[in-house]
Amino acid sequence: MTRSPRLPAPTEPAPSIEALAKRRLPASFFHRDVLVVARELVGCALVHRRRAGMIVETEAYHGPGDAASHARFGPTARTSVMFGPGGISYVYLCYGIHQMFNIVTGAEGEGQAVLIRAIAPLVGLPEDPGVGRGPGKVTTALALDRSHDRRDLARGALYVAAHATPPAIATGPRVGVAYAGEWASRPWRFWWKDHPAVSKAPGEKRPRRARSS
DNA sequence: GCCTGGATTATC
DNA sequence: ATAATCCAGGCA
Repeated sequence: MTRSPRLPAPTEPAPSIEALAKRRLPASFFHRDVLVVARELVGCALVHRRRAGMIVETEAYHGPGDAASHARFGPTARTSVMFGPGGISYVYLCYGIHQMFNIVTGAEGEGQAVLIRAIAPLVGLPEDPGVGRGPGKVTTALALDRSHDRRDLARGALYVAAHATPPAIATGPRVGVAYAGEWASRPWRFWWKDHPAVSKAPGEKRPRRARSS
């Protein structure tokens, strides 16, 4: 018999914070190439204290050679954390307004990080699928800011937990990095296909009904 | 030191 | 389409 199409998070039972804590990912999860980690993070839970969201969209930023990455200038006061070992948070202020949450990946010295671009509400958040749609909204929803920079995700109240496996993952170019030349076109953005909490890239057309002629 | 421009979002 | 808002990083 036909199984009804699998729907994303809202139909799955919301886990408790206690259940998520038992599924915390170890540092070794992040000690791999950023493209692997960025893809596998989709479906995982991002947990901060008593709040959690399911990661539905990520972007991979490679080392110093990636013209779109903050690592492109080498280690600086702000970005030196990117050149440490994976599994540490990197939070920075963008446009003077928005806090962006990233996770360093790879081995020490590589300069890689994954930007968390969208989460769907799991625990302690409004049911509104738009609450974590967009990187600035992710930090607002989870009450994260620059004070959470350089945290070890293997310990403490901020961490990633295994949660769901997406039925399909879509990929495409990263958002907002047009200045990076050909690096901008690399398909290093990963998202849970058709999930309502995924952000809309600028220029991406919203679904539109046929216009009457 | 000064100047430029963002890994964005809300609103006009 | 464009303002909001601040600071990192380049260059003098």
